[in-house]
Amino acid sequence: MKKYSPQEIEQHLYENWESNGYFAPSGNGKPFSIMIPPPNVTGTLHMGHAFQHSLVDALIRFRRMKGDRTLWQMGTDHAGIATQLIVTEQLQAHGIKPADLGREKFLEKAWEWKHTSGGTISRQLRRLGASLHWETERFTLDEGLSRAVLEVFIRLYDEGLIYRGKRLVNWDPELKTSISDLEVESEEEKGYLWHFRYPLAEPVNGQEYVIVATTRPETMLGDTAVAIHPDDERYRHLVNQEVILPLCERRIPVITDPWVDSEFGSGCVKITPAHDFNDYDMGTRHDLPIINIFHVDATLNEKVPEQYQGLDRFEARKRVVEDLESLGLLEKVEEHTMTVPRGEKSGVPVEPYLSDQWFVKIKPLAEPAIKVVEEGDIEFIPKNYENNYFAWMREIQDWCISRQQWWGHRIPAWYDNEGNIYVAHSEEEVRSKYALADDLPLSRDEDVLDTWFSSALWTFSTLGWPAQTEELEIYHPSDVMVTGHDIITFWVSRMIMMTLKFMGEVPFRKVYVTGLVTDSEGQKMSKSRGNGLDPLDIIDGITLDDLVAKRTENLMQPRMAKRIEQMTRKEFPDGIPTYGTDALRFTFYAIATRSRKVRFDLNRVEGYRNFCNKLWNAANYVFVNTLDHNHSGDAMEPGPVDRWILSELNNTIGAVEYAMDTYRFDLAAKAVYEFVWDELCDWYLELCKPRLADPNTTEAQLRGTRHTLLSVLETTLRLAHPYLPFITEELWQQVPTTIRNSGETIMLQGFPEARDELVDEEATADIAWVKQVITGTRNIRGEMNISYGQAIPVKFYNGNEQDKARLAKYERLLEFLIKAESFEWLDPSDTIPLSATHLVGDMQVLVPMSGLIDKEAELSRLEKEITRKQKDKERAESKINNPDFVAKAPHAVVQKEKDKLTDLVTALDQLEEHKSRVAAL
RNA sequence: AGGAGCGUAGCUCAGUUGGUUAGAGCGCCGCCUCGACAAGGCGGAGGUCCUCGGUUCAAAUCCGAGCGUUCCUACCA
Repeated sequence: MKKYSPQEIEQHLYENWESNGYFAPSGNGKPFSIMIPPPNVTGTLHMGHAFQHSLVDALIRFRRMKGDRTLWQMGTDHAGIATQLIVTEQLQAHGIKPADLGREKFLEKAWEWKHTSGGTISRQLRRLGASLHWETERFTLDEGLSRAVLEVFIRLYDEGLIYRGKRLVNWDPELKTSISDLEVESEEEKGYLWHFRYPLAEPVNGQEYVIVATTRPETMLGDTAVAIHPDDERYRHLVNQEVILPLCERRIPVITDPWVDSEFGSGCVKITPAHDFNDYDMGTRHDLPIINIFHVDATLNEKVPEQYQGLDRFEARKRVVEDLESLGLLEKVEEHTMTVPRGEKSGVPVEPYLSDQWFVKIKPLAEPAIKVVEEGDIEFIPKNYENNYFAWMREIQDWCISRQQWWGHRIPAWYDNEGNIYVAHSEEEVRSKYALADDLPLSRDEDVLDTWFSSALWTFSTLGWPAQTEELEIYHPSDVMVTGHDIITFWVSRMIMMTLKFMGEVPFRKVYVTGLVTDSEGQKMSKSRGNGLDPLDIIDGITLDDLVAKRTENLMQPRMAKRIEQMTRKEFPDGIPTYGTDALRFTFYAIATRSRKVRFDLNRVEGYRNFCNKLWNAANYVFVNTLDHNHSGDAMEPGPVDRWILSELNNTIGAVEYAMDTYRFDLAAKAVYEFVWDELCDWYLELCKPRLADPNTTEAQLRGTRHTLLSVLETTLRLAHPYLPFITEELWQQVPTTIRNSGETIMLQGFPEARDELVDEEATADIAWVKQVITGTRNIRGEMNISYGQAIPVKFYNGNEQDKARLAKYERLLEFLIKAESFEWLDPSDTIPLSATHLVGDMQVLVPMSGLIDKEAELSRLEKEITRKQKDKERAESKINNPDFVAKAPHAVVQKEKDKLTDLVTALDQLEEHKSRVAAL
């Protein structure tokens, strides 16, 4: 058998699975479905995806093996803004402006890009082992999904739940489109607070000007009022006065409004209704003029004095400040930290901007969506994310769904010359629906819908809606949605709302919220930080130079390259070795705790690669000892060791099952890991060796043990398959069909079932005793520095009948594993030789000291043990001497404590006695 | 400002309904090529479970306050 080498097995196994159609739902079991959160079609797989999809694949493989009719629906998202941005950049690299190209040509380019790069993410998902149902793959812009989108839009419009309106929206001047509240990211930044003097039209009581403070001087060109708090005594005399807006020389009123915070700045605030959300509200309240001073790219328009027209907003800011200063109107400038809203995709500050947009009236949709979570029809895991959800949903604002872009679902609305709006699937339908004359000129709305509008329909649109398909009938609602917490508001909440509205049922029953994958320092992985890892580089490995090149290419800030290179060379001096998919996946399960941050550390991957290797070698050992021998047949006598491991395996199956039911992937991984490494490898395989090697073992006994070896291995492989799909398949194929089902793939075998009859208390207690005897002598060897080359005499003293029976039963096994020269029971009348000792219950295991044992070492070993036990004894005593404890604690707890104390007392007696005899030496 | 989470070994984290000798991985120290595995084996060191107070016979676990930290939402002229 070859060495464990993931790259040799993984890829061809996946191709085999896929070509055999194993990923398709099959059978007549209970339906189980998960819809993939559609990745950006032109994107690549990042760690967050790899993490999420690994978790889902384990769930899917688990349910499939359990016999469910399991569908993992594949699909991709057109990712409107992100994709349009990439295509635009590509065109610009060739000196082409999208505007020169025009809408149709641009879209052709975008589709071309989709076709060339769309395969990347699929290839990556395959490398991850994701058992997705590829045959029904969907795309948010494909014909079927587009039909669903139009249908939803039209129905909502006809119901009055979608409307068009002129509103202040978040505007991205770089992308020249509106974006939703969620697509705005606010970060604290350092800036300035400028205090300006606005001259009063008529001096009042000798006061000639008021001071207003602003962080955005350029917007003053659109001011239409100055506001103060109605109770502010300092300014009471200015109410109903006017100021002359500098630079514009416009007379604007001083108004009062309770929103004004008298404590901030001068307590007097300039009002720019067209360029600030609060000012807009106030402008509406006070019927102020709304002067929009920006073009779509946030350069100043013709509403401002000529010298500022055409200036960029930041340039205008500088000029306004200079000009006011030279007019003597700059009172002072303070440093000021504030949160600057930036476009998620473009990174530039977002501008509140007045424009015509489409909105979803969201409250009526939100109410039922809140209710289903309150009533438990949808359950979040962990549950506390429901708080986030409720908080968002209860405060939810109408959703701006129009984007001034080309790549996306074009809004199915037409206008006549009077600006009347007509909404239907097509222009023909518009004419018939609204009974319009054939020659009435109509023009279609230029905008497209927010990407999340189509994603909101994902669970049912992928299954064929609005057609009433069989798939929809069987697989909807889906069972669980696995996603990051950052996407609850963007997507999860909107899916719930839209699905309730159009399907009359929930989109999924559970939302499993994963943590956010960060680097080993807890930093978010990002291109600009240069700390990102490509999952494929962990699977396949990468040289240091390639990794550095990858991390430093196409940086937004090229000056960071040097730091990123240094950091990378320090962290990965040898690059990244080939770890394989199984190791990467197992790492994901192991770190999938309930924590909201998930630190990814390559040391963990290495550890789990080693785990795969361990499993590989263990299987190798099992095969070597069984395949060419009789390992099954009528007469099989498994021994207690065999019964013990079956019992342990059975417990592990239960633990894994429980972990999967509660979405604790970390605990599932831990149970598998500990069983394989600690019980199977460290103990069972070792405990079998004496039996297999002993010439006195009967054929039936040999068969029993060999059969158990193979069958435990085979069951373990099925147990581990959802987490380690490749290595388990590779090994399972080598298990003879005398042991396993004759099926073609482990993927479609039954998941192991916990069976009560396999629990064997007697064998478990026996082996626990055996382990203690072995561990005790190992401890003596370790501390006394007695090498395993040297056989040791072992004596037993003060054992009870059970100890004696057990020693007789396991004598050969113990001799073999302890490397004992001899075993001997000592009678109470015997002179006890000076020895190193270890207690197993009341029984002393003694290794005589002659020539082997260092007196001082044994004394300090004893001292340590005595101190430990003494502490335990004191603790137990204080409990038992407490009458309240004895009176109030459950009887079992009290009894347990009493037993413990009795044991400790005898143990201490023996240790003390032993110590004094060693000391007397 | 409001809300939420977290604080356990040097590091990263488990620890179910309160009763465990408080665990794991990595790291650290010592020994070992013994026929599955050095990507390994065996042994070992290492903890004021953030602090204070409360509830309880009993608190890492429940409650309150504080400190530290992270995140979300809103606002910041």
